[in-house]
Amino acid sequence: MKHVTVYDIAREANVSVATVSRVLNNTAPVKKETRERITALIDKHQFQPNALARSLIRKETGMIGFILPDITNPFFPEVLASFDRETRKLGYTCFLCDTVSSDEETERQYARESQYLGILMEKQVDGIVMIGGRLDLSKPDAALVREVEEVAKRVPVLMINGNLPNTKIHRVAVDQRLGAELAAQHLIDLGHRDIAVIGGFVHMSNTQQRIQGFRTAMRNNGLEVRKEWMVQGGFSVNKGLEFAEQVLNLPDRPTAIMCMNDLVAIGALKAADRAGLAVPAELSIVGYDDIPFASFSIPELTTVSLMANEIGRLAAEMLHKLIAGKKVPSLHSVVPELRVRQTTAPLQK
Amino acid sequence: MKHVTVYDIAREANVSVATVSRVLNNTAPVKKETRERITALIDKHQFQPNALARSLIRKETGMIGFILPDITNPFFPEVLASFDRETRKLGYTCFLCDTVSSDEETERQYARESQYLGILMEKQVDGIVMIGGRLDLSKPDAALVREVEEVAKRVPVLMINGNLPNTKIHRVAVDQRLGAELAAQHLIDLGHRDIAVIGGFVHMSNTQQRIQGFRTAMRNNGLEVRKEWMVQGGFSVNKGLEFAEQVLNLPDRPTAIMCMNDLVAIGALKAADRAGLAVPAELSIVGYDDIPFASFSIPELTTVSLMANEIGRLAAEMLHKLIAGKKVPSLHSVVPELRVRQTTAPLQK
DNA sequence: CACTATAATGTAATCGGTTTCATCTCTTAC
DNA sequence: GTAAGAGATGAAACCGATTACATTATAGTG
Repeated sequence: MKHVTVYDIAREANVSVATVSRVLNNTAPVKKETRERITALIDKHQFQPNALARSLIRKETGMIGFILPDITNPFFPEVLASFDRETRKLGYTCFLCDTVSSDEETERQYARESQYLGILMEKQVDGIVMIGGRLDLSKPDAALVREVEEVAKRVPVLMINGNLPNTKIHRVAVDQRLGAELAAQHLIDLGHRDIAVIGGFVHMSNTQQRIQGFRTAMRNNGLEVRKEWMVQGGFSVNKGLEFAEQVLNLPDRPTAIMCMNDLVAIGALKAADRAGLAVPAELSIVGYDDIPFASFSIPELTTVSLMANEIGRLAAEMLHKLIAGKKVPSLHSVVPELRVRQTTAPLQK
Repeated sequence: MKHVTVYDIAREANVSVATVSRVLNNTAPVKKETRERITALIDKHQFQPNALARSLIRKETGMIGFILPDITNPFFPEVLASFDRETRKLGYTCFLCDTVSSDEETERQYARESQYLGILMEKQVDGIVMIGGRLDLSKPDAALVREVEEVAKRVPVLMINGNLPNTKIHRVAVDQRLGAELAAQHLIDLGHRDIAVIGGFVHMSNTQQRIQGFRTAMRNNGLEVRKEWMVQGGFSVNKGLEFAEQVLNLPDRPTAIMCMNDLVAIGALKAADRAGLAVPAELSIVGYDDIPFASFSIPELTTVSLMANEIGRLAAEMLHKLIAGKKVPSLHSVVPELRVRQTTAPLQK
């Protein structure tokens, strides 16, 4: 029951290990007869070369580390899937590095990201992708950034969507500002002037950027941003429900709500339902992210796509180039798309 | 910029590599002074031992392969996350092995599972978890089963939820039959007698088992199963919509619909909406799976939990025991729970 | 003080492959 | 007939750790 090795094969085939290795990798001509003898033995013993030993000398492992904050958030599987699909064509396998677990305090998150970087380095991965988490804050963790830069010197690192202004780390990112601007402009085009913005965390860069985009659109149209209609502090359905109820209970209520993500938008849908407001007839709602569920809700959610597939695909493409030692631009920007569905409608006078 | 090794550290510290290894692993006493000299150098060079080399000789890699059919299906991230959470406490890292991509034909799926088994063996993972896919069919792929059994001889393998009657492979699985029975009984208790069952694939074991559970409940209550109300053939929202419309358009329409998963149930909700039927007042709907979104829909979906967290946790526990060489029961059955929410109500006469 | 147990360290084998270099045989060309 | 080039193979070094075994220094004991 012992594991069979090249030596076992070599001995039984009456050749040297070098020859076995040659048929394994097609790296040099081997006499047809010898090759057949060897492959027969390989089949017979179901021999599989030990990837550890191979990687040790080849200095490439075919492994890529994918660090993400929470696999349970439907956005991440989406980009991971598309990344993995591309990446596996070239023979890579991904390590999943999930940095938060819902049941743990956030303060351990940094340690987790840092810890994973260490593990991935030890395991000699060929490349690392990082998305979200501590690097997505409006003030990204300086120590972590420094660490990532240090890691990037030794192995190709690709950031997705992070907020890293003064750094040489390669990135692919959607233009969040533009996405929010598109959403806001859409509402404005429908005649809305009283627009609330709910959800998100002001200390997170994505929220900040989206709010900036919103403000830009408002300014471009000469509209005023009312601060009692800006309610931030969470990304969940329940928070969305809470925030939406808050703005809908104001004496002066908005006619449209722009949500910082789809979960919040779903919460807002709930709030509208509870308040007896018809969507989109009496209240327009737009989400952000275009999670798979966005097109399943009733009514179907108008939202801004995070371009998960495109991001994953591009990330794979860039990382492979980096691994191959090719030059790549340090930032690849992806243009978001507005998905107009059923939760937005022209303002009714 | 060359990678530093134990030899570099040893040379610079004027000791042998053995001593360096000792401080690295705390495997034998080292003079305090020497230890400090070495750790200082380790810090200085940010030395990290090469896990490949270590694993090669230790014969353990701290890597676990997790084979699943589609990370985009929200159930899988859920169990993966809880599995990973447990497993990482013990120093393991998971390979993600996603066997299908939406854009590829199903016939390549078996090759993918088989291919991943090969890759994982080569990479010398300490254990493998398999969930769904080709092993979840009512007639599981015999060749694959044989292959899995072969693999299981060399490395601990744990199945989640598969359908493997005559095999010694260790499994943790929810009792699907019981879950469906709970759901059906719930509807019956509410006074429903005319119950449709939509969604699923009859060639998949989970669908088969759930339908069995449904029949059991009906039989126990002396109710009749009407075959025009049994519509199978898909697991998606759109299919659910289609199937629900089909049964709702029958001259003799059911008062409750039991769906083979939550996506189908969401489709059914849509169908009810289009047909102008109030849920749950005029139509009760129950789903299956309890995906995260189930509690976000409006109204919130009554459904059967797949116990993703519990499954993941248990799988981790069992696999660790297997890796440690301990005896474990070959099947650990998990009892499903009915989550009663807002889409079911007493039958209105 | 001699003797033994333990601490501290070094030497070299080992894990299982790949790869360089050397050797030998066999064509093919001139 | 011999030199050159390609084909086929083997011996041994190597990747970077761990560890069995050997050796020396130190401490403790009677």
